[in-house]
Amino acid sequence: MFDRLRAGPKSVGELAAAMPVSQPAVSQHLRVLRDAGLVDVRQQGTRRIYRVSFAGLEVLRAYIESFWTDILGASADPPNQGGGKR
Amino acid sequence: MFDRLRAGPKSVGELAAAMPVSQPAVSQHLRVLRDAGLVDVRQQGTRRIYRVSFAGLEVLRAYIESFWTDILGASADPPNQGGGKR
DNA sequence: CACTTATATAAGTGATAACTTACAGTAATG
DNA sequence: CATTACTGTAAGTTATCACTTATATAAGTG
Repeated sequence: MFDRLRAGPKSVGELAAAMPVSQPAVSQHLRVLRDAGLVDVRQQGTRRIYRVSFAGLEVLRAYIESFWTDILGASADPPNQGGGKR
Repeated sequence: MFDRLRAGPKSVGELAAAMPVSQPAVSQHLRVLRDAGLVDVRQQGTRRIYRVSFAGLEVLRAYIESFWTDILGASADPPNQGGGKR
């Protein structure tokens, strides 16, 4: 669902049409994402346009990012780590 | 649970002692994280030391990161976005 | 203001998750 | 090799999720 909004803002109807579930199911899902701060809503006439929230995405990104620093400092014995990227 | 490993590698017993659930519950949770590639295990004597997987974390990070680029290019009408960071 | 369009909410239901206790397996230790 | 320490697996139960249909709400339209 979240991934559907990757291509850009969409209305509930558009999302529901592109998925194998009912419209209420989509609304409920969006409600959770909105409560989590991951999507924003905008009213356009009778429709509601949803899109990924930059702010929410930033929170996620910052969380992941903070792990790198913590982990890098904490585990000082790598026996089986994969590619040491970054 | 995942956050507990932020401070560094821990054994199952250590994790269980620090949480309000049973040891099997912790083992099961770790199993899920391991299947998801988010943690690595290392055997040390009779204990099993778990820690956050760099590789798994990188996958997560890359996913989030790919959103930025997609979203930035897709949504060209920001009416209520928060801090326009990065 | 009746009617349509678009979406949210309510209530109920089957599937799934998350936990429990009991137990099996494996490594250290004497 | 018997015993202890530590962890994973099995089986069962309860809470939670994700969905459905039905209905309420709100905005546009003539």
